[in-house]
Amino acid sequence: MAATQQATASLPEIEIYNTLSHAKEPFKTVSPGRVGMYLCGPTVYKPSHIGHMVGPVIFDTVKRHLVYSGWQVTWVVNITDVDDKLIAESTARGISMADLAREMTADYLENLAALGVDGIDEMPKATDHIGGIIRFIEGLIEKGFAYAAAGDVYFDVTRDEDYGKLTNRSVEQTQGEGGSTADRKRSAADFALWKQAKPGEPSWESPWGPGRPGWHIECSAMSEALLGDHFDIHGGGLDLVFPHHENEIAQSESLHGCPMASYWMHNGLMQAAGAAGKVGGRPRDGGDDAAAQAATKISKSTGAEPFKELLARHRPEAIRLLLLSTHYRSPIHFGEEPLAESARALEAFERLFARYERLTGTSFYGLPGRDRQAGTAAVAEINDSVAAEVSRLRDRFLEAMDDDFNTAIAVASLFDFVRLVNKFIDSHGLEKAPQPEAQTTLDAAMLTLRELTTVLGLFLEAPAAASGGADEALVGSLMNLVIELRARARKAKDFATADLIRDALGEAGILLEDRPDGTGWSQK
RNA sequence: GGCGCCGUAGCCAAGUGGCUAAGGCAGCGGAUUGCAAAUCCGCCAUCGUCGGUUCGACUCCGACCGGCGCCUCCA
Repeated sequence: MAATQQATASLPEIEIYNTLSHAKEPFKTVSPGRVGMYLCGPTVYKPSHIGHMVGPVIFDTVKRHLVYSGWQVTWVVNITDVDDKLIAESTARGISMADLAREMTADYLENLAALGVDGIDEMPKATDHIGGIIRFIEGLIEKGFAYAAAGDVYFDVTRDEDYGKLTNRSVEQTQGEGGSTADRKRSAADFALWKQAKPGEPSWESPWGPGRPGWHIECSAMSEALLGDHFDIHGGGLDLVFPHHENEIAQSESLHGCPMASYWMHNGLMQAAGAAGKVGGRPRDGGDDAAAQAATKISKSTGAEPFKELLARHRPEAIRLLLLSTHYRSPIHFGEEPLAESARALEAFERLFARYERLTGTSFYGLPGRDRQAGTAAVAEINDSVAAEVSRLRDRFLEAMDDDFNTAIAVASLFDFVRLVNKFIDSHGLEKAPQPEAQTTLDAAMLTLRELTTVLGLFLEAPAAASGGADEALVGSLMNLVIELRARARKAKDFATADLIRDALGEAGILLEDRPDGTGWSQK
């Protein structure tokens, strides 16, 4: 008891923007010190594209910050592995739906791993929860919120007084045409909880005959199973707010009689500049050329390329940095140019890491992480004039993260941090001669940078070596020879030769840098 | 038509009723360097338009213009 209180008391105060209230709210968990977090995952019928990665990276960062700050977090991301699109795609490819789902789930997981998303605790599959889904639907029917109709089951939107509260719509405003099953629905806005199987489709037995679950019910049933009736954070892309999350709320709160999630967090969508034509949305006035040039959301309909192909051209670190450079609720402008820019920005960090390793022999990537309390204690121990600056930048970072996970400011403070450390190295002349005291401070600063970059999930692993194998050693010794020859030329003031060597290497993609402690080279 | 979001420097992107309007990329000047590269220092925006509220607004309100999302599968 005392221990729990103490643990809770040390938790920082943070604020989270809640789509439900359209405002930032102080973060209060359902149970002290613990967080249950649910993110709507992919429908695994095609390789994932960049749009599928936004939510996972954002919520991975959310989890990292919460865990770092002292909470115990359980993060669930569901896998939709039964659905019209899966049926269609597996039929087209002549494989089973289960095989298709397995293949695409593996693809998804590999992409997440590349981006450093490693905090997911549970990835429930809809097909593993059919029993729970059926019980959930039965409960809704018993309570009068749902009805069976010709082998289907629908949620009766008119029975739910709150319906539309997430998106501020009335039932009338949500009326579509009701789709192909309009004749079975009481209201056009009713949505399917259970769909009767057509001949040849994968199906499960149920009280209403063979069929499969609707899309919305999966998330209600799986979050209930893994996080309980009332959990803390429910996340997803802004495009899921309606109807998906609205319907989840309708289902779960109608059955349980309590809030489903305390905080509804929605991330902005990827935008591709210059994409032609409008994709989503109903056409407004006539067509117009101006709109055709505007940025549009990246989605499957725009033919977004598989994420794997993107990874072949861009480092995952640059992609993650780009995602975190924009506030999570804003749209992210995405494309080759922003990505290239992000990669260039990344290099400032990596040059500092390389510099640090040259000076101390310590790899930044090998530095130990630490939690928030330990970090605060460690920073207080720094005994140098830069201590105040280190502490200030760290505070700025943490305040930003506490304020609705403002990663853009957090990243900005990290760039300031890099400058601070470089300046420290410069002003102490550490590259000219070692200085034990200054080096202790340098270590402390780098440990702090390690602490903070880990919260963002950045620089988790050293970049893979450009070329592997036996060639590497050979190139290394050749480079040593060339650099030695050039050093002799420079000593002899034969700058023409020295520059010839440097220029030629430059054309070969090798960059030379003359530093106080010698010449270094890197591959461009 | 309904619901919601946005419009900040060449580009990307934070943010605040009054204090220097973050940071990145690009650019310019300087220190450093044999020259470069890297690093450091400095410079580079009055916040879509028009009105209103206020002692004071980029920040609140209104109108307008422009863009985006959702209302159909979508992260």
